[in-house]
Amino acid sequence: MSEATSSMLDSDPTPRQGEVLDAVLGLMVEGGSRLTMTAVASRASCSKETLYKWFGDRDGMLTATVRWQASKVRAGNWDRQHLDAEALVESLEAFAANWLNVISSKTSIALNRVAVSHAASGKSDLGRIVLENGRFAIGERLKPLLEAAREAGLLEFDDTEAAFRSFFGLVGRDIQIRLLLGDNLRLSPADITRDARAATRQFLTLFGAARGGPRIRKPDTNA
Amino acid sequence: MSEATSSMLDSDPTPRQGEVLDAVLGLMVEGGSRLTMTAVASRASCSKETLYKWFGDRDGMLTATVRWQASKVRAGNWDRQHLDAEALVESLEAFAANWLNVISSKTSIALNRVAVSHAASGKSDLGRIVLENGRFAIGERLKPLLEAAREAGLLEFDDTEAAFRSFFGLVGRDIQIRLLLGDNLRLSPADITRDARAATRQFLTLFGAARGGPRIRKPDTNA
DNA sequence: ACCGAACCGTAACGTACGGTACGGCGCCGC
DNA sequence: GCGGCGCCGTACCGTACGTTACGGTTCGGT
Repeated sequence: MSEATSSMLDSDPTPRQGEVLDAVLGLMVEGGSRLTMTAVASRASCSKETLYKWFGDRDGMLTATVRWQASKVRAGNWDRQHLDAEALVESLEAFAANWLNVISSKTSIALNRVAVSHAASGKSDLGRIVLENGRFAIGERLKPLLEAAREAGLLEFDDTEAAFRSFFGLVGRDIQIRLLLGDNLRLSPADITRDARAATRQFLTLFGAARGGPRIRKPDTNA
Repeated sequence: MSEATSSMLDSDPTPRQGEVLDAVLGLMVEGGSRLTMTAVASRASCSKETLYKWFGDRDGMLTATVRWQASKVRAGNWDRQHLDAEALVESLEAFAANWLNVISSKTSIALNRVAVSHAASGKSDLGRIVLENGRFAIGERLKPLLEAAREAGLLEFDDTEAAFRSFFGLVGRDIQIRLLLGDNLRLSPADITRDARAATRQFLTLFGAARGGPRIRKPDTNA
């Protein structure tokens, strides 16, 4: 019994523990230096003793928080059935828009800042987890789409990883680093839609199959 | 007299002060939680009293350190005389390689980590300075080249800022965020040369005017 | 030689915060 | 009812660190 709820190194958090981790996320987003154990206990209406019993120490709590947020963001893959040029464009735009929404969210910014600070302090545990659930997770989800599109003759590339990294760069550009450094860049939903389309169009210009493929997106009705 | 050396809010640091700031940089690069005033004083063989006299407080010292590093990195602009296709490629590759060298350097990683942490703590002073001397500085240095190339008929774009941001994304991709989060990505000089060439080639595919004739007109990359 | 300014080394202070201990309270099984 | 248990609230402890204070030393100016 007691071992089941203690440590939380592998099991999923209970609903009550989820509430506590949401409190941690809330404090992270509010920023400042308020991310103390006392503040977390106060916000979550629990005792510090409980925090230490559940998460071991402060690092364990932060790790659990990162995993908790990651478990909430898992987005679905793409449809996988019939892949034509239009479906490819739609899927790429959806990936791009989803990624832009993630990296521009206050939660992601706060979490990445904490992880970067943690990486600066030697032990890079949080950084690795954030990377695995962010950059690498979207890579593993997008690569099957890219390779399926190559099989279908819609894309041309040799190295899937390199193609994905180009897509990543075309989508993210300078956005994430600017947000992490405190630039008050505002991304409206319209901006995200437009940027996702532009990045997809550029990616297809670079990697679209030469003939018959989705070389260039038709100039749709501009929003 | 005392005002001349105190505060350091606008004047350049003296050689001795530069030594102290180099000590701060050294401690930053070594990472960990060793960036304390005591550690700085010990490393720089100066007294904490002097640190406070010169820099006011810890934040002032960090700010001076960021400015100090920025003043050392100022790279030269491009040649400005005759600009043909070959010179454009060379200049773009040089910009890309220089930028990759900067963001993959231990000093830049450490400095950006400190600035990100600082931005998380409300006051975003360090983040703004880092952005102004990194992302925005290279933008202001690259844009004249892009516009000169457009004037020379070598590039085609409507929005200089948008074109630059695409270049930025093609060059940086996921490198900076991975390094900040502690991924042990190693960039050899050969990697940097290859990546700079690839990014330049991709950028020219997207924005280059066709050799000898107008390229397929692509729709605006931005509204 | 003398003075004062600047600076070094170190001790001391106050506070913030991670981590622990303890009393009280509601809840579940018997 | 009742004993144990999990949890809340809070007081407490130890330490790390930013900041200040102070005695001793070097050095340039007169």
